[in-house]
Amino acid sequence: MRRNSLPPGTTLSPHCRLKPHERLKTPMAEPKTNAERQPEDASSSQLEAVRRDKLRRLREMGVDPWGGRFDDRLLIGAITARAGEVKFQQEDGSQVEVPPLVKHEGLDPKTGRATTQWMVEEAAGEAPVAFRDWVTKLGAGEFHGPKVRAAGRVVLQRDKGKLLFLDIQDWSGRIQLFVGRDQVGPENWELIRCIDLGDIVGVDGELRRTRLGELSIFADRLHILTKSMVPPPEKHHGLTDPELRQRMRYLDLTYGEGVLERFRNRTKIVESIRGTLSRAGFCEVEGPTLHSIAGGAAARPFITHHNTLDMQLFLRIALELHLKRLLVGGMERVYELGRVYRNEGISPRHNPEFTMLEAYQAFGDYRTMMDLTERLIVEAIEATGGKSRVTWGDAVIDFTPPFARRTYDELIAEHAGVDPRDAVAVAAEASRLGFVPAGKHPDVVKNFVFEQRVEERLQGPVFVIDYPASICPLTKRKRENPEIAERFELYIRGMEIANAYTELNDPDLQEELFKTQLAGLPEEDSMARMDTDFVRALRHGMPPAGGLGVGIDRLVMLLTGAPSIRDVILFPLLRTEIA
RNA sequence: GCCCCCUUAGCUCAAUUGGCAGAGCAACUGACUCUUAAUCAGUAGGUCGUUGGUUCGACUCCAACAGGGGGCACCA
Repeated sequence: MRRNSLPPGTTLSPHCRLKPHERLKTPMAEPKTNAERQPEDASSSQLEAVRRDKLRRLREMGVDPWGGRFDDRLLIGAITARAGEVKFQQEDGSQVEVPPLVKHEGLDPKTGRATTQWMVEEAAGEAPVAFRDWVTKLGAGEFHGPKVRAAGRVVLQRDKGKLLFLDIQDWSGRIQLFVGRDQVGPENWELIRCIDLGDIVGVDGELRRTRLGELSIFADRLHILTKSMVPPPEKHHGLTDPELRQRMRYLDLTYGEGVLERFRNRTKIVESIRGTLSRAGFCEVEGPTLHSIAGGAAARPFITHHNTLDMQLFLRIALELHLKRLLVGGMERVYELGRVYRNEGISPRHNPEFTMLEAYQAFGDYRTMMDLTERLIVEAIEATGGKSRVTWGDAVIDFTPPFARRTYDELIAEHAGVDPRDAVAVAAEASRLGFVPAGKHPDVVKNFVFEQRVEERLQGPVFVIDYPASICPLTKRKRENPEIAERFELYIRGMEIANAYTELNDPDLQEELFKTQLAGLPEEDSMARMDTDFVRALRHGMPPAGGLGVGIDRLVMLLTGAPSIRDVILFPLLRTEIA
């Protein structure tokens, strides 16, 4: 930090972060219109002033409101797991175990708010008893349990005067703190009076139950570890505005129900994929993200520039061509899991940057990759603790392997009601759907029909196999039928999740296909831009191989029940916020 | 790029036909040592996204702009 680089004895006021000449460059303009005025309205500055006042009081007490290292705390999840150690100690010294408790949740008919009550099930078949009544029957005594230390953010607070209940939350769970004025002592109580919702606190205390049964840390001492200067969102609803949820993801993670869990599941899925590939003998690499030719997919790239080389560059749209160069180089099983960038539309299924897995296996083919795909998905589901039947929206997706395998033509016949071998009938159907088939390759026309009529009906998971060769320029053809490419796409809920080929390794054919693509289509629509360096690599001999691409974000959507890709990307692209 | 919808207190949401801008949570003051979406009494908090227009009068009607959401197109 900058503070550490200052000479001893020098202090840096937070109001003087800019050097003097920088401050002169940005004189404060007098606000003229509402648009220019800072939206520091009375209400929010008033709320912050209250917290700044508490900050000042803490400093006057000699307490650092920004805390520091806090060793030896237990995760709250680990603490709640020790609930069984909490016992009721009667006056004669005998200990009573706490029987199994059941949480009764209801709605207050007056306020419509949730109510909770802990009930004791003493014996099977008998009506449960309120915990409070169960305790009363035990007579005089107290609960006792282990001494624990925890830390977390204050998410709920109930002030009873000389008694304060705080719910604190860390990333493993939530627990109630019981804080009594007489129990913590007057000095600590003064400090506790400066705690607000949203602050991060540490606690030392004893794990016990309250008379209503709630497992709680009975605080001996509270520590302020970080003061929060801004009030948190509404305690029950959290943030609902999708814009705020994305711009202030930290609040969404803290207060949004299931949000943190969803992103941790994303991490687990990615870890699982790496594990599956590693166990299958794959080697992870990092290819370049700055490409001089944006190849490997049909997409418009982001354009950038390198100053010293004075060179136009593109952010990569795919991982493919460099991974294949590595196949040539002898990396027999190789993969990359990383970001690609496509300068295209934004939708609930599209973000301009997204995470892609591409894996290549020498001496395999597209069927090899089909098996691998199934394993990747099944193991990812296991990693998140899920079952093979996953709920997504109002539907259930059954991931029990093997996934269905259907040919492209079969599906066209089934869903579009057209004979896929009859080019005239296919063209007629395409016209009916608003496509002008004239001058287009018959397979392009057929693919339009597929996209319009078939894709959205593929609830899946289903492997669509055997695509028309002419729409797959990087794919090897079937030996017995050169019209068909050895390719599959995995569809789930109408979304393309994975795409795999038996990779084309004939350099002459590859070069020819690059040229035909370039001749027939505008540059930005071209599947493959001529990449002579890649063709040169192929000339040295790329082993026959299977290649697989998986859209990780979409897979995570399906496995975590997210309706939008922006729910599984921590910081999706947004327009810059106006000041 | 095109079409539709949304934007009201820090947060979540109301506001009748164009006629004084409302509630809950959060905050503040007070009461309460076993509460749990605590409760009770009181207080404060608003340029109704922005800029124009229509009107005696606009949160409300119209236009433009900004941000967001959905759909189409593009794509995965």
